[in-house]
Amino acid sequence: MNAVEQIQNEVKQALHAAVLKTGLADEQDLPEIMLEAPKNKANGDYATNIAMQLTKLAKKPPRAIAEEILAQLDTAGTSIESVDIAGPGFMNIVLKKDYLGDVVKTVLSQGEAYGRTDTGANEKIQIEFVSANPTGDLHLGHARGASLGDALSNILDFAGYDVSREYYINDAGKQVENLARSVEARYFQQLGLDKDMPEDGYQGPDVIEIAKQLVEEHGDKFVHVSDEERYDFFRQYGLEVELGKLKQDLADFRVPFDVWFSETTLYEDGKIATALNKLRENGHVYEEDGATWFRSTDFGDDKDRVLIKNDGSYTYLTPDIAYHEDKLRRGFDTLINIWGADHHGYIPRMKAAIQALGYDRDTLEVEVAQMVQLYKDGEKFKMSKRTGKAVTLRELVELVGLDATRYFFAMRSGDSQMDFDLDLAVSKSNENPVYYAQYAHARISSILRAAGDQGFAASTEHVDLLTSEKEIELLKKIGDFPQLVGDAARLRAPHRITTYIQELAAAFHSFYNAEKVLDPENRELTEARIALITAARTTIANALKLIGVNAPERM
RNA sequence: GUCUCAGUAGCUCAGGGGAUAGAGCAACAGCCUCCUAAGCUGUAGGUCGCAGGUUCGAUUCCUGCCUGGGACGCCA
Repeated sequence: MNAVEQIQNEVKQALHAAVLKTGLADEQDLPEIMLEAPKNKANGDYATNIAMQLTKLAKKPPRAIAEEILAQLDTAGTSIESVDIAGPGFMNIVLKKDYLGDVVKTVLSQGEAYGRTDTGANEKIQIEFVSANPTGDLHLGHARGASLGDALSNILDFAGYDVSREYYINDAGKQVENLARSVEARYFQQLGLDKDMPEDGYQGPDVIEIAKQLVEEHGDKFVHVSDEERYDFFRQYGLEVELGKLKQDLADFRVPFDVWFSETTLYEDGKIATALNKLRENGHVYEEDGATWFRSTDFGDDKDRVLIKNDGSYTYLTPDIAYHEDKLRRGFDTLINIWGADHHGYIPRMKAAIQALGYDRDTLEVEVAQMVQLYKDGEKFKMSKRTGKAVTLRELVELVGLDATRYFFAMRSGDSQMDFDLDLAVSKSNENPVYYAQYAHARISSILRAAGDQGFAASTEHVDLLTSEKEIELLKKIGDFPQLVGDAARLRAPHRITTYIQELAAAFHSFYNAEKVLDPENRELTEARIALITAARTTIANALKLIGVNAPERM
């Protein structure tokens, strides 16, 4: 438990005891004491609305209740300095200032681990994201999904969950057949032979690249082999190249995965048949119009879904059900999928399937990443100049820069549609929010270098000297971090970290302009301030790391 | 038509049953003989889409409506 939580518990317990002593409520119907940090600091360090919550029970006006609680409140041995009654019945609590010194000590001793908690109690969470088909480049939407998924994974891990990150490779469906046939057509065309692209073929330059490579490595060898042999080889070859690019792009985007799960293995290991049988045994499958159906309407879906088409092949859903069963068998407590908005309607049938297999439907959580729209010069920016197609992740990063791209995606809640302002993201100026946070880190680093040169070192011995308004605000902000990570994890809300980073950086910049850190005339205060800004730097760095953004020492 | 996400400052978005609704950008006025001005300070800007309901209290929760995005295949 960190310093801030400890204080909060202490205050809550004191209030809890005081309320019981008033006799206005007993243990059973006493609501949980809520503490909030008032926006206006004139209203104390914390405020509680307990008196207002008790109006119904006590049948008295809230301010009178607050008076009674206050009369019973024993602050001895706590960090409570004073308590006021204000407004409609808030109790505003002012704390003794020295407790904040512990924040600095905690951060300095924990370092890179500051903010890490055991909130998640080692709950096993699997998080599946991106999972783009290995048939072309990752585009804008995938970039957002990758960014959200990676940040959320980092946050969950930091908050004490046991996280496994997974990418589902759709390497078995029709789209792969299409890829193979497209490669084949381009291969023949490279050799000057006539071959039509398949109807839904992949027209992109990457497929032509693959064909060129094949000709370089194998010449016209595959013109002369059997159709089957050629198909198998091209399929495998095309997949390897495309998947290799996906892995590289994601690694370059600072998005690692623990598991790359191949759809093909579901066929090879008989897991699809197993899942189908289980659904059958549980009585959720029927035959109609020559197809095999899943009665998903029994579990809240709009309509029943086809599992096996009348041509004998599976729909997309079928292996996906098997995949999710496989995940569930692996013993995760929670499965989180991050899907694009275009797959939104798919949620009820997947949850239905999980329920039909005999699991709790709420084991699966789907986080939807809403659409991203690029804007440039105030207008929608759609097409890549290079390919005329949608802008790829790689192009976006080349254009905007890695840190800015990650930061911009992390700024926004995943479930709101996003306008990505290219001009703002590209600008290397004070207009760009990403530099605001990085600059705070660089600025602190710079002071620390100067401190070293002048023979100063961080010391927590006199942190009680940190009492100015700006120092207190910075300390409080730093102290908020562990709880904030927990909130972001619980709410699956990575953007809360980014909002926090802005606030923390603001608290530092404001402090910087108000107080001079290095003062040869006052060694004790200087070394306490060095400890303070070191703690601030650590916190900024830890927070930036969660969203995949670098913390530079110089800018 | 059904489902879903959103509607908050000029723009892009946070927030969220409670006190005077926030940030960034844009606008305006100030601040570098001083640790990085990619910074700070201040001013201005809002019937929190509309109408009902629940509540001591709603911008927040519920219902309906309006507007915009997305989804509604034996596609993947």
